[in-house]
Amino acid sequence: MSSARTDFKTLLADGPAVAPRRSLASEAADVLREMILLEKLTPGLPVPERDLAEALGISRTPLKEALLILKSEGLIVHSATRRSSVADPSLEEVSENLIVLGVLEALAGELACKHASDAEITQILELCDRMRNASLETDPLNFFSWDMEFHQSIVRAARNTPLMESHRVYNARLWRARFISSKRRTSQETMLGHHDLIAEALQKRDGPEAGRQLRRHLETAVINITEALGTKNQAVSETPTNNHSKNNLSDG
Amino acid sequence: MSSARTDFKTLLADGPAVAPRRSLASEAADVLREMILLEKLTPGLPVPERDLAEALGISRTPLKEALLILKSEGLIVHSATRRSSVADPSLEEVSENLIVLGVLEALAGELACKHASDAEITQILELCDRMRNASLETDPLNFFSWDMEFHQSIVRAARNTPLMESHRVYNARLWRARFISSKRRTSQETMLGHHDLIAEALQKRDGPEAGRQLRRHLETAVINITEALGTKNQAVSETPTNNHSKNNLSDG
DNA sequence: ATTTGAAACTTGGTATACCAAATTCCATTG
DNA sequence: CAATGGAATTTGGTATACCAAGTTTCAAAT
Repeated sequence: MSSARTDFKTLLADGPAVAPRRSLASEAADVLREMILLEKLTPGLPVPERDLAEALGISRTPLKEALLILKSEGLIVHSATRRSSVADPSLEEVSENLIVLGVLEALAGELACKHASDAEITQILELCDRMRNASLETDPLNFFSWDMEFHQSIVRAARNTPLMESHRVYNARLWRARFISSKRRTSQETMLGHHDLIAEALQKRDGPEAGRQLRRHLETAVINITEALGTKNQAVSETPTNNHSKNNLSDG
Repeated sequence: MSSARTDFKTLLADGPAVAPRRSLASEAADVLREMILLEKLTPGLPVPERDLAEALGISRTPLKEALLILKSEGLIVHSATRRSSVADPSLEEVSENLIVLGVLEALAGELACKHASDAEITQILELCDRMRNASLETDPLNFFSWDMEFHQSIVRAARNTPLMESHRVYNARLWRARFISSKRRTSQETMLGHHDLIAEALQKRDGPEAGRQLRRHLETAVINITEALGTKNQAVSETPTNNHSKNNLSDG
């Protein structure tokens, strides 16, 4: 007879057995997040709790929670009087966020060189190839999702949970801006070059170099996005009136 | 007669005139955050919504929101069955967070060299002096709060809102661990040395150097905290039983 | 003595009602 | 006709009730 029981905890250590029950709040947050990223909900749009709750077929309680989640991600903002609306970051806010994302990804690159499995690095290299080969005929959204996957893979390989979480949040905040920028032909060309340098550093497991290249890559993104969105605003910047709409991405 | 009205927006540009109305939720979040940091609510403690709401004299609705805020800050965690409890991070989780905080502060240092006013840098230098002179007779909590102020000043001077927000969150998560570590004599000595190097780089406005020193400073903190908390756990680490309590800070 | 499982209890999720603050509308006023 | 200000409406904050899922208790069974 067995005096000790089977240790199922150890036995099932990998792969969560059953999906955790999801709440209406987190499901609503997912739906809304996607709608915001795809601009079904346009930046600046006011979001009255009652209307949105009714539209989603839920009550205000879980919707409120969903809005709070999205607020912590920076996709929803609250006015001084608590009314919520879809975030509409200024060009300056976007670039502030990109700078932070830059050092997060740089760290991810460094750590990935230490902790990534060979298989993971191979996958990242393959992703690089796929992007280079498919750059012209692929539809922008698809191409962009590969780009996102490229960066996410590196962060995942870094084996640092809070880093992954912060990266997810900053990425969501910047999704629209990066998508807009990624459509430009010139962006794509330089991007592919950067990716190769990053992948090369990963393959050599040269952490500092991977970090440098990733940070440079994101710094280029700041410039790209500024060019893609800031040109027409330069024209008005000569007349500093009491214009309080501060060069938002949604101005176009 | 004046055909144009007074532009009050510009007139009152600095200093928000009236404090924004605060909700029970955010007040509760503040109270709870302080209680957690001061360990009036000990790590791992289950936090049933009803009890806590009653204790605070509010209903579950705003309390729930407060818990959600603290969850997004990493001070409250939710079990698979949604029950909330005070976060009790493992040593590994703390060090993962410290590593991220390291690059955030490094970035802050770099940016501060660019954007800080001379007055701000002077204040930081003064803070350094005060800490060096008062190190022995001052009570630990006071000394620690100066240390926090030192780091926060640098981040504030960086003029990057999302960086400030992320720094605030990581700092709150790591508050306990850093406080525990800051009590050690050896930590204090090396810390003062680092602070001088950082302050010096700021004064020279040598961004890269400030960044390097800040990151090194935080990397030392990882070691310090590991030593301060990990020693006794080394003893048991020889016997890898099915012990699922993974070297938490609260094990002492 | 250990296991089992149903009943009692606890806990978080959700819907709803009500209130105060904010906003909008509109008639009145200068 | 623009400005004013108060009424009507909209909106978010909070309390509460109810339910389903989770947990504990404890007595019966092996």
